[in-house]
Amino acid sequence: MHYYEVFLLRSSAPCLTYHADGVLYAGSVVSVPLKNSLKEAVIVAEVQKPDFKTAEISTVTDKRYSAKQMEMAKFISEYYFSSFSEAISLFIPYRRGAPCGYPKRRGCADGGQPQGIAPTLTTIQQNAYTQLLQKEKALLFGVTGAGKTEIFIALMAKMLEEGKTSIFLMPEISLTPQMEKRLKVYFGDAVAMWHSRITRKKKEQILEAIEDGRVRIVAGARSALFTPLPDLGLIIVDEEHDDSYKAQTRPRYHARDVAVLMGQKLGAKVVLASATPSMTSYAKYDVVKLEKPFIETKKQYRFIAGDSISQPILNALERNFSSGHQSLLFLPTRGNFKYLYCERCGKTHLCPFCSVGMALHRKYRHLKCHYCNYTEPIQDTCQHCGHTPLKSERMGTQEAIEVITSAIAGIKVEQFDRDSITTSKKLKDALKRFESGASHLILGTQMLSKGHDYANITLSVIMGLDHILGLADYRARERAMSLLLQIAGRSGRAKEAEVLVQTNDPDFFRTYLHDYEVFIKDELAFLEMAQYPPFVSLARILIAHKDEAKAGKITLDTVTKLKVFEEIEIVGHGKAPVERIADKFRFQILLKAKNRVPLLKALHSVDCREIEIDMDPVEFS
DNA sequence: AGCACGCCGACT
DNA sequence: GTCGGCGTGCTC
Repeated sequence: MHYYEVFLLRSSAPCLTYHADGVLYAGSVVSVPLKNSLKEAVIVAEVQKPDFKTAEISTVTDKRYSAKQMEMAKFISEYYFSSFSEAISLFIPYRRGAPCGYPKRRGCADGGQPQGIAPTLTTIQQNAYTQLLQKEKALLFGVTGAGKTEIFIALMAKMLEEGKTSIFLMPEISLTPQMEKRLKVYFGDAVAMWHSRITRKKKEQILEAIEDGRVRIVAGARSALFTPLPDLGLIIVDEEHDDSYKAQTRPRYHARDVAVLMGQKLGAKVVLASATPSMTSYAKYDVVKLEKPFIETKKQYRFIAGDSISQPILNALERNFSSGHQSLLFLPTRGNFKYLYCERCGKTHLCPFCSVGMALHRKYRHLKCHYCNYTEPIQDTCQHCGHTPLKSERMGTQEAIEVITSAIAGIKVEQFDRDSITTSKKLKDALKRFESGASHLILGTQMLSKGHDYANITLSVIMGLDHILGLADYRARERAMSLLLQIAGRSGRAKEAEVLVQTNDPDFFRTYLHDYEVFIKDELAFLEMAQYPPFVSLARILIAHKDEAKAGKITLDTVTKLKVFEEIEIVGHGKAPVERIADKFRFQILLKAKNRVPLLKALHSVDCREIEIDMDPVEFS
C-alpha cells in the first residue's frame, strides 16, 4: 500500500493523506472522497503510513501537472501567501499521458502555419524586433501608434517557425475582441483567445486543440498565462504598466512578474511592452525603445482649470461636433455624482455597510455603493443632522452626458463605463456605433484608456486627473501621468488632434507630455529618495472583521510579532483608508524592507489565518 | 429554557 | 470547498 499527501484543488483545505494500491506521481490529478463527496486533488508526495486511518484514492484522472507547474505554484503560494491548493488551481494540467511539458506532435503541426500575409516591418520596427530576438527578456517601450503589435506578430510567427508556442497577455477581457481580429488575420486557427468569460465547453475545445498541436498561440487576460502550452517559446505582456495584471483575490499574484518567472523556468523569451512603462520594469529590465514613426501625428495640448463640465469644455465639444468630427471625454467617476454631502454639518451620505459615500445614479433612481453594490432610494435629508436638501459633489459620467446632451443639440454620446458596458456585446456595439460615426462623443471612465483605437477622434477632453494625482498612494503621479498619455494616445492616430486637460496643476503634466522617459527618470529618482519600490520591497497586510475591536486587536498582535524582525520596517498601521467594506472593519499594516527575503521570512512567521497578505501591493484603499 | 442562525474549525 | 458543533442572542 502506498500513502500520498494531496492538496484539494480549488480549496483552502490543508494537505491531506490518502492511500492507493498502485504507484502514483507528484502532479497527478486524482479524485478522493472527502466527507460525503468526491473531490479533485493533486498528489504532492508519497509518505510513510500515517497513524490515522486513511481513505482510498478513488480514481486517477488523465490530468497531470508538470514538475515545472508544481514548482511555480509552490513559488506563488510562498511569495504571495496563498495555500498551495489555491496556487496550483491557477494552472491547467496537461492531459492524456502526454509527457509533461512536451507536445504529442513536435514542431510544425498542420494547423500551426501562418495563414495571412506577414506584416512588413518598418526599419524602426525591424530594429526593435532584432534586438528583442537577442534578449531573454526585455521591455519594449514605444509610444501608442508606433506599431508594437506588428512586432509581436513577427515574434510569434518566428516562434511558430521554430516549432514553439506563445502566450500573449492583455490586461482586460474587453481588449480581446479587437486583438483577436488582428491575430486571426495572420495566425487563423493557430491562435485561441482565453479568459475567465470563455465558456467551459469552448475551453475544453481549446485545450484539445492545444494538445494535438492545432493551437500554438494563446492570447487573452491573466488566466491565459496558465494554459498548458507545450514548448513555450515566448510570453508577451502587452500594456505591462496596467494594474489589472495584479490579482485582487488570493493568490494575489502579479501576472507580469509571474510571466517573467515562467519565462525563466521554461526557457521562454519574455517581452513586456508599453507606451508608459512601469517604473519597476524600466528599472529592472533591458529597454528596447521603439522610436516614433516618421509620420508623427500631431497633438495640441491645452490646459484649463476647474472641476466640472465648464463652458470652455462645452465650447470645444460643440465646435468639434459641428465641424463633423468625433470627440472623447474622460472622467474617473461613474454615475451622476460621487457623493451627496450636507452643507450644514459637512458630512457625506455614507453606505450603511462601508465607510464610503453613496454615488448618485439618477437614471436608476437610486444611490449605489461602488464598494459593496448596496443600493437605496435617493435621499434628500442628511442622515446625521436632518438638514435638507443634500448637495451633490464630483460629477460622474452619467451627469456629464446629461449636461452635454442638453447643451449641444443633436450630439449622440456613447457611454463607456462599467455601468453601461456590462457585456461583450454592449462593448462591441458601442465601438461599432462610434467607429461608423453614428455617435459623436465617446464618454467614459478608465475603460477608455485601455488599448482601443479610435481613429477619427480629433478632440480629447481629460477631466478629474487632479483626483488621481491627489490619491494617498506613492504611485499617484505615475497613475495620473500614464493615464493622461494613454488617453491622449487613443486620439489623433489619423488626424491632428487637440487634447484638453482639466487640471489645477498644469506645470506637472506639461513637463512630461512629450517624453515619458524623462518622467520615468525623475520619478525613479523620487522613489529612490523616498525609498519606495522598485528600490525597496513592499507588503500590505489587510485585516477585516465584523467586530472592530477584534480587527484592531489582530492588527496590534500582528504588529507586535513583526517588531522583532530588525530588517523590516513597519511603515505604519491602523485603519485602512476605506474603514469599512461590506460590514467589516478594515485595518492595515504597511511593511517595507530593503529586499524581499527578510520581508517574506518575517511574514511567514505570523499566523495568516485572520489576515490577508498582499505582496507588492498596487491597491491601498 | 428552547430554538435559530451564523461563525469557525475539521476534513485524511 | 462543505459539513457539523457550538456559542450568541432572540422569543416564548
